[in-house]
Amino acid sequence: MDDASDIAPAARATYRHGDLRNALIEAGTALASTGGPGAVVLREATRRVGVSPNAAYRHFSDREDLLAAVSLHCLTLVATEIMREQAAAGAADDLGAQLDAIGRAYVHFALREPGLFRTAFAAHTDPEPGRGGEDGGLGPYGLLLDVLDRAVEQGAMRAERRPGAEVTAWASVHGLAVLLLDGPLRSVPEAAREPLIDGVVGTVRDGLFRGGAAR
Amino acid sequence: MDDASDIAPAARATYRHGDLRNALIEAGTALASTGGPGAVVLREATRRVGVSPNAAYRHFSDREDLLAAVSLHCLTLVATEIMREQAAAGAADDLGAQLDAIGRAYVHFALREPGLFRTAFAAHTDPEPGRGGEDGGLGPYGLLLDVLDRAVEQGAMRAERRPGAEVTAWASVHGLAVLLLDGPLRSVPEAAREPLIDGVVGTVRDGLFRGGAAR
DNA sequence: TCAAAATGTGTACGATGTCCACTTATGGCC
DNA sequence: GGCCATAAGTGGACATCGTACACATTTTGA
Repeated sequence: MDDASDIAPAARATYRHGDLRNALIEAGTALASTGGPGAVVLREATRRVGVSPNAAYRHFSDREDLLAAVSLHCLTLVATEIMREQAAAGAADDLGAQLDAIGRAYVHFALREPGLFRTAFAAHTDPEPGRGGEDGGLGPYGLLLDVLDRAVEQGAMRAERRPGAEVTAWASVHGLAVLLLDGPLRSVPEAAREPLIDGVVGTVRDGLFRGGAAR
Repeated sequence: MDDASDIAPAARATYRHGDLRNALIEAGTALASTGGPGAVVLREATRRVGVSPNAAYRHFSDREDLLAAVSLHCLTLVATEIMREQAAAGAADDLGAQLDAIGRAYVHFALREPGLFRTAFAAHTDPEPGRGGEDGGLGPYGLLLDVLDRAVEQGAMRAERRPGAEVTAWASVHGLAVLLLDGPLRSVPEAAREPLIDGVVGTVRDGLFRGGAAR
């Protein structure tokens, strides 16, 4: 379909923009960053890009459609962040540590970029059926599936626990993030958050890797 | 059908409404039911109640303020539903069953009333510090705290597991609900959902009530 | 009883999403 | 190399929304 080849080289100064679609997604992401999904305003996005409001309709059918694209972009940002922390966690063969890193990175991203995080889950239209992300890479879901599959291969997790495990794992950290952001945990002071994160991540690991390396 | 008619008994037909605030919340809830938080439109709510748009400003400072009130109301609806299923689960002393019932009811509500569920978590302003709900009763959070406290008293759960347990429990089911509604699980067919719910609820119970009924 | 406080109405303004008709640059075809 | 269909962007218009300001009407309590 459309190849999203980064910001095109030819950024014309007149009339033709060259890569309006991506530029609008970028602008929309900036808006989402401060203000969440509700702040992704079509007119403002076009204004920032320096183009007339209606120009957006050549690339998106709808404001909702633009939001969906921004949302998908936000999802890949989450995935990127996770991969970074996952790599930093070292020991690629310690699946427990890997799983922890994913969970922690997920929640940390949500806390650091609440607007982007909310936006990533604000689109009620279907973009992502499998494990793919925006650019064909793995979405956050895919990254998780990967670690769990390896955990079974490697014997860290009993095979009969595997089905649905990714759902449990993701649901837990996602729920924690949402609760901290918009739920009853929203007034928990900064300092008290890290223990909560450890608690959730730890409990889930114990639940999945039953009898595995303790602690 | 609940009515919170403790404000004023006289529902006049002219000029004075008598209970505009609650009427607007009710109308807002109806809007939220079909369309989610974004559909809670101030003008439309006043229109339905049969009052001028500005009348709303005598009771809410803002559209955001109205949304917050609707959101809180939705939260109590969730709590009501949970209590109903919890009671239906029988055996008040089987804490495992109680915990399961809470989790299942939570997700079921989200699936049956997506608009209300989304709205319950759409307000970014602080309404609920403790375990209270709209009318002073327990919110869904309070209900959960209750069961966990009793689980420790009764020995079903080791005391050192208690801190943060409610966070883990709620986060898991909330995350599952969100993932099913707006996340990558949104295209999971109806029939495949119940097993997922069982999986999450079960894993969490095992994680918290460690050493309980084996399996 | 009567003034002050509540509550609701009317008008108005700026911003937004989106429709329609028009303009301009690009790229494929001869 | 020139021509033209078409993609990409512009401009104006409209309904709707949130909300501010000034005014009307009812309730209340001193």
